[in-house]
Amino acid sequence: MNWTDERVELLRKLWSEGLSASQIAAQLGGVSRNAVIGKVHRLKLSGRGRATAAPARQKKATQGASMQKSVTRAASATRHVTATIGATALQVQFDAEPVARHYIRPVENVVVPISRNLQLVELTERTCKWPNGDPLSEDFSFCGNDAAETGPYCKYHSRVAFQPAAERRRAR
DNA sequence: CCCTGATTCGC
DNA sequence: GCGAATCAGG
Repeated sequence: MNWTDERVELLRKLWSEGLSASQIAAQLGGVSRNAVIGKVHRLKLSGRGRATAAPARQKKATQGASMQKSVTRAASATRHVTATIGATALQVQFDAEPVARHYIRPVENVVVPISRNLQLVELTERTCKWPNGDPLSEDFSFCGNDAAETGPYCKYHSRVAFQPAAERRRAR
């Protein structure tokens, strides 16, 4: 994949909107998040809001010696509107019911965990693929909570999708 | 372990 | 210029 004008333009747009490099890579397609980050730097449009501080690292290269770059990132944040959009920040924790002793309540009465409402391109092998809303609607999304490696859904949606026969009978 | 961005350097 | 490898941090 080469960086056409359109692709660069889209990159600029998405980056300015605060999407993460991996999300942008997913939408562009054909490139890794590293490629996106590399391009962002070459375009000199890094540092937006303040996702991760730049501690100016120096580890590799034992030779070289004359590595200048003493420029301090003088960009004093006039404002940091960026609210971390990363998956980590939005992740929701919820515990499975401690094995109900009496009878399992009907699914309709179970508290539904907050979904991350991810778009199709944002799903990974570990995100819950339970659909939310109308697939034909603009705001259609997927649950997106952690789905472990045991299945396509998070704990909650797994219980909804794979109810034991006995449980379904009771809820009926 | 999942993720984030930053940097280096061989190509 | 490009981006994998690597680093640093959450």
